[in-house]
Amino acid sequence: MAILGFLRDFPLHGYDLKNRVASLAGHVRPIADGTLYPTIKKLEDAQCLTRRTAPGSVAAPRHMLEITQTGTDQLRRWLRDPEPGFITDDNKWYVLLAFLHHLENPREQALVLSRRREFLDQPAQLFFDAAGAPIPPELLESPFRKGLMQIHRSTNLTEIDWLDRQIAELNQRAGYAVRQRGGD
Amino acid sequence: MAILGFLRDFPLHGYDLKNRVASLAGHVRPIADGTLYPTIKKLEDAQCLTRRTAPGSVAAPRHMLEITQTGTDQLRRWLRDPEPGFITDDNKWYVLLAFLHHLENPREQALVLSRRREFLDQPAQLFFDAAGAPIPPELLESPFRKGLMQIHRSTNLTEIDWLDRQIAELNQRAGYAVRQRGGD
DNA sequence: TAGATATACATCGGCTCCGAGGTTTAAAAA
DNA sequence: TTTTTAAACCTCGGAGCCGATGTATATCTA
Repeated sequence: MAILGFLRDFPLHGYDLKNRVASLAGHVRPIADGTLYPTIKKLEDAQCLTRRTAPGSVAAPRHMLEITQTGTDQLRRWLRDPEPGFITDDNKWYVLLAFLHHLENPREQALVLSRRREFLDQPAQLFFDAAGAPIPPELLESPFRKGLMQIHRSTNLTEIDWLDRQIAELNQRAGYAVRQRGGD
Repeated sequence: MAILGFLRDFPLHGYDLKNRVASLAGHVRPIADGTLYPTIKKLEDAQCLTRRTAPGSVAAPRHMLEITQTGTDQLRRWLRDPEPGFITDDNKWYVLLAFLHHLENPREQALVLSRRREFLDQPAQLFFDAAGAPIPPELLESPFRKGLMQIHRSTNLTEIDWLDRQIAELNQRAGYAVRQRGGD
């Protein structure tokens, strides 16, 4: 998804892609050569991208990669209907968010944000005692577990706040677009 | 790490472990049977845990798992000197945090927190233009990328704040312990 | 009493990804 | 001039994990 997402902005060669994916770091660990190049080949075989050999600006020749219509469609499908992990796994979610603007319909964008919003709404019960009963944060002995839950709650609230504002804005824009087209 | 970490609190059987790991969800995706049971066997072969067959409380007999001294040592090594991914990958970091109390020395605990603190200090440069120059958040066209960076900064500050307070407290406690032993 | 459900454990094929190694090309350093 | 460094690409073996599938047992439901 990150490969096609970056290529959707402008053509890039593999080495450049690698650095861009790596610098989403903190969210995504740097991608290894052994992952990147086979994946590029796979996307090429699936006609999601084309490559043109160009002279390297500094050294060895580059393979400039360009996304195709098929690739754009694939990217949009991934964004529109993301696998569960892309909603529940923070790392994956942030990747999705980084490219969600490529899904041009605001209503569809809002729908994806809503899925995340719904996920964040679930109360986090992280720790249980020997009998299986949940332990409330204030009864946790470990200050690290206490901090973990504090941070979790706080960051969740931050994101929920942003999500709600964003969803409202997107829906408003979608509604406005509908009214402009003269009807529902 | 999660398996040994949970077992360090009290003995558990595989099925129970599975649920406990799964309910760290949001941070960790539920662990699959095909992952859990081979891992348990691996830990048993490495003498990190022992199993006793006990009658199941509801149905089939259980294998009650108990951590050994070897297992405790292994867990402490993992916690004391975590692989880079456990510092930089949020999911893994939260797992580590959930069991850091098993590393009993406050100075060692503070050291681990400091590694995370140092990582969070790095300024996040997530997006670059076609020429390779970093794009400042306010110039990003995508509201999602803007939100991504906002959330990232905000949650980082929250965690940094907690880390600083926690590190200070741990170092104070370590210093107090040293003074009590009558030394340096 | 038959089937469905939940507990509890286990295996196996397949997929993804990584890390180590290797190649080519140009520029910089020795 | 030779070596080193950095850019740029590629491959292969192995590790880790998942999903499907299967087994046994006790309880709940039809």
